[in-house]
Amino acid sequence: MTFPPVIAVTVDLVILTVQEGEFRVLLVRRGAPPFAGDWALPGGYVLAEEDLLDAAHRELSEETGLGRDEHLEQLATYGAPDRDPRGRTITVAWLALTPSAGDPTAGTDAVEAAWWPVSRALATDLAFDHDVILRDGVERARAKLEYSSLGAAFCPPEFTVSQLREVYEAVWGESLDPRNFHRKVTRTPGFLEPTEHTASAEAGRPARLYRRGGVELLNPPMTR
Amino acid sequence: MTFPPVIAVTVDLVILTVQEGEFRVLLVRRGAPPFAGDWALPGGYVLAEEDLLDAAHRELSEETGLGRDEHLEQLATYGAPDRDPRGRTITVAWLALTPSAGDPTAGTDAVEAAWWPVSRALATDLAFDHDVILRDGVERARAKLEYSSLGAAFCPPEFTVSQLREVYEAVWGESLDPRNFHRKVTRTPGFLEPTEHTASAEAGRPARLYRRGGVELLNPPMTR
DNA sequence: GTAATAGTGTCTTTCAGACAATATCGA
DNA sequence: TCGATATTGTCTGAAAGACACTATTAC
Repeated sequence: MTFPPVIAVTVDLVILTVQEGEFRVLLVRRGAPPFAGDWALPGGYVLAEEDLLDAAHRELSEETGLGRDEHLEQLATYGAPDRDPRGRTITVAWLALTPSAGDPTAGTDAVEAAWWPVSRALATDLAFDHDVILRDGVERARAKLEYSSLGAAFCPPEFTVSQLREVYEAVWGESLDPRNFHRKVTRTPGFLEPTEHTASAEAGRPARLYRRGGVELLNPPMTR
Repeated sequence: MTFPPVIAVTVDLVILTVQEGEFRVLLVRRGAPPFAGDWALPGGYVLAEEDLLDAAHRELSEETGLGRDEHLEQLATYGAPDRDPRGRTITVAWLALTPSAGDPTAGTDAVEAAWWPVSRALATDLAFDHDVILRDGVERARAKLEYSSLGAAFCPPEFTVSQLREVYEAVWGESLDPRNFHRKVTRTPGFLEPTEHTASAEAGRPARLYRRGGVELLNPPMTR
């Protein structure tokens, strides 16, 4: 018996997006045991000399081809002794918020990767303890929209107030008053930065385009 | 070279309290290398079959003799490849909030343990990356007082509104209006539960004693 | 009585919720 | 013109900041 005990370390990612007005999460179908054939969060082992954040970024780009400009924050670490049948393994889970992206690419151990509606993923048995990790990640994302300006992380670089509102509605699963929402986000200093451009109107008056402002914390917060 | 890489896992604790109107953190002086003689956060290796939360509870009771009723929550995990000169080690940091307690007991690897004023600890070079962990823990605690009822975790089972206010003032480092504070905490449903008792007056009118109410999240939050 | 702390009430400002009204586009 | 969406404005109620005032104790 060695001391300190030998423990393997992985990173797992809760990658969230809003596509077509729907709140979605990236899942991969496992190609190898354990849990072969089951859906899981993308992730993998941390390398010997690799920082945890670097490992998370590496997995993120392997699974989605996304760069380093997505929002990525540590979620929590999960380490029940029996959570991986291969042996003692703890996983550092990360939360990534990305604008609507294209099709995901299945990574090394995965046979398939797909965007799932969050509500359906939450109701599905995932591999390992990924149900719990997903639930915590979704909860964190919903809470963060309230007291930070992170809703814009789901939007492209330039976006309209309506697009941003649709993000909030998709993540929270409730509809918001367009007028009060508009007032809140445009009159909170530093939340949005107006551009010179306007969106081409599909119908009705064209909307002004905005960029993310510099403010991180909202005070007072948004209200669901 | 093995795969997955062999990584040691520790838990480290940011144990915060308020004593004599001062915001304090528990530090231990290391007795053995690395960083022998330096002050550090209490912590130690996770055992082979031990859950992370159990490891945190074990270290908490080893260092303070405190039971399982203290508030304990996961803070974050730190894993820079070179953070421990003994070899690759990641640490899962935890945040504990406790009512004013007696003298700490030095654990296994420590020669000394003491409550430090947080401001002084933040200005001191600690072992490993414990400066960063402490900063993050203090920041989390300060933020949590705003949108949760956790200030009461620093108080004994029964306490007065003034005691609670002194906790907020010590943690935030600002003075609060006693009358507005009283209104806020007593009129927020579920924050405080009145008891039949009153505190014996040191001077002036005796204050009613309260217990923690059931509410976790404050909405609207406290404001600094 | 006075000093000290506990607790209540009042006025003002800020801001969310509800929703009327106006602006600007395509067809 | 109309239909649709964007944007501004208005009224109301909740709650924070400032602070006068009352309550209850020890001395």
